[in-house]
This record gives sequence, C-alpha cells and structure tokens, in this order.
Amino acid sequence: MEKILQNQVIEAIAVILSTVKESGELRVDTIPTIVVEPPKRPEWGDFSSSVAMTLASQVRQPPLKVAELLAAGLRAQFSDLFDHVNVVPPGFLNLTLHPPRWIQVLRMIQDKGSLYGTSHIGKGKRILLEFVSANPTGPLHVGHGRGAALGQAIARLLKSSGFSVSREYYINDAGRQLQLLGRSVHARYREHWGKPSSFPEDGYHGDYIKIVAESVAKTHGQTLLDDSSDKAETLCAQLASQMLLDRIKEDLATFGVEFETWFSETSLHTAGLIQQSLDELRQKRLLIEEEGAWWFRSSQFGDEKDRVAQKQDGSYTYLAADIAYHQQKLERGFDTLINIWGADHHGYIPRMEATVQAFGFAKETLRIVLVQMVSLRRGGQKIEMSKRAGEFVTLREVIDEVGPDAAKFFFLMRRADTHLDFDLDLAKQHSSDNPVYYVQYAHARLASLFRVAQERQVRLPVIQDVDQVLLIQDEELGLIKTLAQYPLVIESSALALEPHRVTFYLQELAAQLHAYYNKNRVLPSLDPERDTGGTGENIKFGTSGNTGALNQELRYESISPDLTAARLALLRQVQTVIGNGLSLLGISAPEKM
RNA sequence: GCGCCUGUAGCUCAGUGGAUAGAGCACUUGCCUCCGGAGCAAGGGGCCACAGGUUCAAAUCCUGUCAGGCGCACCA
Repeated sequence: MEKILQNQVIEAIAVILSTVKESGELRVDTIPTIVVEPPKRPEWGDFSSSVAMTLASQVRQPPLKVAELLAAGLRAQFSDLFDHVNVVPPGFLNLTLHPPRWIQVLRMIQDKGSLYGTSHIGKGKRILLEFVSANPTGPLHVGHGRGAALGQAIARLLKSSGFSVSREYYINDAGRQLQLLGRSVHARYREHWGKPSSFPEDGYHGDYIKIVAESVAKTHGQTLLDDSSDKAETLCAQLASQMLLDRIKEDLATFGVEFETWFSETSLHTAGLIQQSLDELRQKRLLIEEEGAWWFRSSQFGDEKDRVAQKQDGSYTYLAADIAYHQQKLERGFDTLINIWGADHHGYIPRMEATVQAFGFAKETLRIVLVQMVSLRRGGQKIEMSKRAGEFVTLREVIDEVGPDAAKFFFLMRRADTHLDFDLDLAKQHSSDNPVYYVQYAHARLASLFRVAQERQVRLPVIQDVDQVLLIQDEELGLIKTLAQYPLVIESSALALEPHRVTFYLQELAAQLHAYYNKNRVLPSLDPERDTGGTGENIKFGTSGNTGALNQELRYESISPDLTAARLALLRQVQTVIGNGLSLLGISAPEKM
C-alpha cells in the first residue's frame, strides 16, 4: 500500500538520521520522534521539520549545523523526492517536493474512494464507547444531543482508524431517580382522576409527565387508585421509564445515532453482579466496613477520599452499580473504555479511575470525554432554560427546527470541553454564513458540475489520463496539499477523540474549493467564441449603465479539453474527501440542495 | 475552603513546544453576460487575563495571582 507523502518525508529523514549516526558524523544516542508538518507559510516549502533543533542539544552542535548536515544527506540520497531542501534559522529544515509527486495524492483518493482517510492504527483494538446514557426520566435535551453527536462521530472516527468499537447506552433504570419518576407520574395520575395528590417536592415537573400519566390512565383505568401507593408508584415508574426510553430511542434514531447495546442497570441487580463485584473488592481489602457502611478505598488510587458503596441500611449507592458496571465492561474483554460524560460529572473521574485500577487494569484503560453545556441562541438572544421547572429545549425540538445535519454539525463545531453557543437562526440559514450549508454546498456544487458535464457529453477522466502539468499549477497544488492532509486530520482527531478537528478541516477545504471554483472555469463555454482567445487574455468591456464611468477588467480563460479534463479529475477527488469527512461526522453529503 | 475546566480580534472560537498567532461572524469596499451568488475578493482590527519560571524556542509546559463556569452526599 502506498504511503502518504508526509510519512515518506519522515522516513527519508529517518534514513538520513541513521546514516549520520552510523557514520559518526553526529553522536546521536536516541533518535527523536521526527516531526514533519506543513509550514505556516506556503513559501517556506511543502513540509517543515524541527528535528535538527530538537537534536541539537543532544549532539552538542548548533542547530543550523545539524540541519545543514541533514539537508545535505537528503539532497544527496533523496533527490528523486525533494526538489529542494532549505535550512533556515533557527534550524528549520524546509522541504519542497518535486511537484509531480503530489499527483500520487490524487491517485490515492481515486483508488481508495470512500476508504481514503481510513487506516489501521487502531490495530483492531476493542473499544467500548458509552455515551448519552440519559436517565429514562424525561426526553433528551440539547445537552444530550451534543453528547450523542459527539459519541457517534467518535465511534465512526475510531472505526475508520482501525479500532473495533461497540457503542453502548447505560440505562439508569434503578434507584432513587426512578422512584421519583414513579411518584411524580402517580401524582399526576391521581390528579387526572380528580383525586388528592401530593406531588413530590423534588419531582419531575415537565408537562411530559402529565402526558405519561394520562397514557397510564388510559391503559390502566382507575385500577391504580386502589393499590397501595408503593405498588402503584413502582408500576408507574416502570411504565413511565419504558415509555420515556422508547421516546429516547426514537429521538436518537431520527438523529441518526445507533447503539449496539442498551445496558440496563437493573440487570446488574437481578444478576447479583453488584454483590459479586463488592465481594471481590472485599477480598482485595479495597472495600472495608466503617461505621456500619462499606467504603470503597478509592483513595488508594488517587481519589481524594474513600467513597461509600453500600450504605448503613444495606442498600447500594449508585457508585456500587457503577463499579459493577465497569467491571462488567472490563470483563467483556475491551482494551479501552471510553465514557462521554456531562462536564458536571467531572468529580467522579477519580473514583471510576480507581475502580478500573482496583480490578487490576491500568488507569489509562478508562478514557473520559467531558462535554460542556450548550446554550441556545435565537438571533442574539440567549434562550433561558430552567431544569427545575422542567423547561428545557429538547433535542427533538432542535432537530425539528434545524434538521439533523445542521444540529450535528453545530454540536461538533467546538471542542467538547468548552461551552457551545448554538445559534438556531444561523443553523437553518441557507447562506454561506451557515457553516453546514457552506460545506454541504461545496459537495452539491461539484455534484452539479459533474451532472452538467455529463449532459454536455464531457467525459469524467481518471487522474492517470490527464495532463500532469495542468494538475500541478499553484492553485491546484494548494488544493491537493489540503487533500493530502485529510488522513492525518482523521488520525489525529481519532486518537484525541476530537471530531471538531474534522469540522474545521472541512470548512477549510470547502473554502478553498469555493475560491478555486469561483475563479477557474472547468467546462468549456457554451458560446465557442469565448474559448477562442488565448490563455489568460484580458478582455475589456464597459459596464453599461447610468454611471458609465467604470470599466471592468475581466479575465476569461480559454478552456482546452485537456484543462477541462484535469480540473474535473481534480475536483472529483475534492468531492470525495468532502463526502468522506461529512460521513465521518454522520452528516449527509447531498448531490442537490 | 478544596478540586476540575476555561480566559486568544468587538462577538463565537481554532491553534499535537517552533518561524510574522489564525478562521467565521460583525464592520468597510468591491465582484454575477457561460459550470449552482446557498458563492468569491480586498481591508481594518491582538501586551494570547496578569506575574514569575523551565527551554535554543512558550498562546502551548510548571508555579502563583485574578476572573468566569462546574463539581465537592451513606443523591443519580
């Protein structure tokens, strides 16, 4: 398999490094990781490396001298790869490839198609990705939506990087919150039948509770009025959580987010797994009794204090369930567990890290991605949400308003751990101000181009058949270099669990495409007169009009069949990359808009 | 009080220890006679919160200060 250019450059430097090491020209002990990246300014070359500077202190030579030595080696041994190699203070190695080298990027995209950007760096390692995991006590709100968008994007990123990913939703269907749900629904149920009720003070106030209660009234009539309130409330909790979970599943499905596994907390209880986990910790003396309660000794693993897992009354804390759940995950044979959590849960990180260590796994086995809050804006105004009063904007409402594509894109526009301002008006705007449309439009615009080409009987060539010289002009080369970055962007965002890098990349590529497309014709003109002039000929014409003062100079470029072919072939690869990137984010790449 | 996260252009935010810190929005000035203007070009705008330190090199790492957010339950 052909290697991407940047890695070819790294390898070239590595070869030179080991030659100078063996020849004794440089006294290198350990070869550092060679960092090669596109320089900030294009005039500095195609790639740049700071390796000489990192090496300088080790070999006790001035950086410039080290760089010169490496440059000489690269020029001598890799003249087929590099057009020229420059050394610049304070010790940068600036590398410029022979332009035709870049064409292999286009060939690779053409060959790999939708697989361009995939890799095997994951080596098939198994990852359990747990996300959303909202309690089935209400509909998903926008915050959950952000977690959902993030989770599905991370899952796709990891899969395309060669990891084996299983997506899981942990259902908190046991415990106090559910009890509270039952009591809330039961109270509304009694109200429905005109009976006195005591609505729990910290209960769920949202209107959806009434809807659930009415549905219970419909299916169960007045039968629950006679039961003991305990029994009735438990039944209400069960019915309500089932209904709400169904609703959650529906919302996620319309959002395009799927899970392999829905893991029920109750199943841990009924299978006795919590007891089992705690027993195991007891044996390891990591769970000890004090003041009648059982404490998990998380402080042994860096938590600031120990935590109660089993209360004085014998019941379990939520931590006990989480301990059992995470042990479960570990025992299912995953190499890495990733949890996506709301940022307000950050305080629990140390105790979960303690948990995995208590069961003999490295702390790094667990990776936690924290997601910060989303604040919605309409126009300039912030939309206030009060969780207390049960007034929050649901994910469903946002999807209905702006569509799933825009919602996902907006959720993925920022780093997960920073607050997100989500402008609803902007998200549904059909203009270049809206980044979703901007990127999707780039894809659709190209699709349209190819359609028109086909209508006009212009064939869409493959890279191998077009004139290379026409592909490596400055503007084309700029696009190609951006396309070449794509696999590296995917790799780094997968490893960092940061899909927003892909979002940024796509905006950049789309911008470059629009600029290119705006400036350069691709298809021949329908009016053959226009194509008879010489290349780049300037035609003057007056803007007829009342003022009549202004003369515009417009450049009409004559399009030869070869040029058309080259540009079509290039743009086809641009379209592929935009499509690949969007699909990684779970966003559609439309042919028409 | 302790812990975690965040302070970068007027606003919203990018920026795996590297060169002259970037993008979008907003603002100003322009661009449609042919492939989708749902687009493009140009311009102004910055003690990277502050102060020390590490380094050949700091927006980035360390320490402290200030400001904002969030956590600190035998609640989930």
